[in-house]
Amino acid sequence: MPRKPLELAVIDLMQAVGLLVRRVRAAANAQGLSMTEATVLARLDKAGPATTAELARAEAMKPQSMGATVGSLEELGLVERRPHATDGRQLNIVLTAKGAALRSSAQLAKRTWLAQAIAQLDDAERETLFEAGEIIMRLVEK
Amino acid sequence: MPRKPLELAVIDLMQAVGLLVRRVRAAANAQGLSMTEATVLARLDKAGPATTAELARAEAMKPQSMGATVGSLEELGLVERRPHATDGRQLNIVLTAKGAALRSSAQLAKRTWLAQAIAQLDDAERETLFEAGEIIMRLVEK
DNA sequence: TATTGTTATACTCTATAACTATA
DNA sequence: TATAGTTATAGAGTATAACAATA
Repeated sequence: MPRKPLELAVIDLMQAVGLLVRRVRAAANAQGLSMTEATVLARLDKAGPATTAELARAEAMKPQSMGATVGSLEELGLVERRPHATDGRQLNIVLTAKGAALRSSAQLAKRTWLAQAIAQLDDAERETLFEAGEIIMRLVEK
Repeated sequence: MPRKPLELAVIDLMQAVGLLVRRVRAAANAQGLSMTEATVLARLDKAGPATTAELARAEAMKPQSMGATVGSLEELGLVERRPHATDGRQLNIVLTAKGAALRSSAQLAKRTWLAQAIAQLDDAERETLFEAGEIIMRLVEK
């Protein structure tokens, strides 16, 4: 049972998400990685090389937009493009040694404000956030 | 106790937030209000007229940026600028009749994808999302 | 001098459209 | 013809800088 009317709670959540995104973006401009950049980097580490098109599908973005993200990761020296073994159209995006070095949470935390902030929460708060993330994942698929 | 390593859970949350924001933005471009627009509108309804500077402080944005948001709400006919009674520098942003008509959750839900989506969740899921929103609010204040 | 607001400019993120190369 | 990728252009959202008016 919500503590306040539904519409007000929804607005508060929107405000929180807006503040969060602006905060992460400000931190990324100053020193680190944007949310999309961090997500793509972690995905490459977890699941191995992928094409721009595959990454775009995973993030529900257009391939052209993902191309820009991959381009900025490439400028940072974190990924590189490699020709596909058999399909001449494809370019595999792979982590460089520098990109792979960011795989540990300690390294990633330095690079993203959100990871840093979440590390300071207690277990129950973290768990609530992660559950919310799972709910959002189901929500956006509809 | 998290079900997966902390760094992976953080990345999953980042991905969820990214997908959510892109989804809300796409829906807003097609028909409705952006997250910031909806938040500002609700705030004006809840707390009454405010200046651009006050709204900017509440959303942790620059006054110039909030000016753009207010401008688009004005173009939609949802708010208007009124001279302040005593301070000639200030312009109060007030809801128009059309803007005030959006105050009910039913009206707002039609205007924002997120409100519409959340209305379809069960109570426990909604509560988790709203708790996560409160945690995020505390997080961004640090 | 500080505050409110505006205008001009630019950057990030993402989209649409048009194109080339390969399958 | 379908798919992978690139380039060009545009839009939303936000920032910085410079300015005008008022306090």
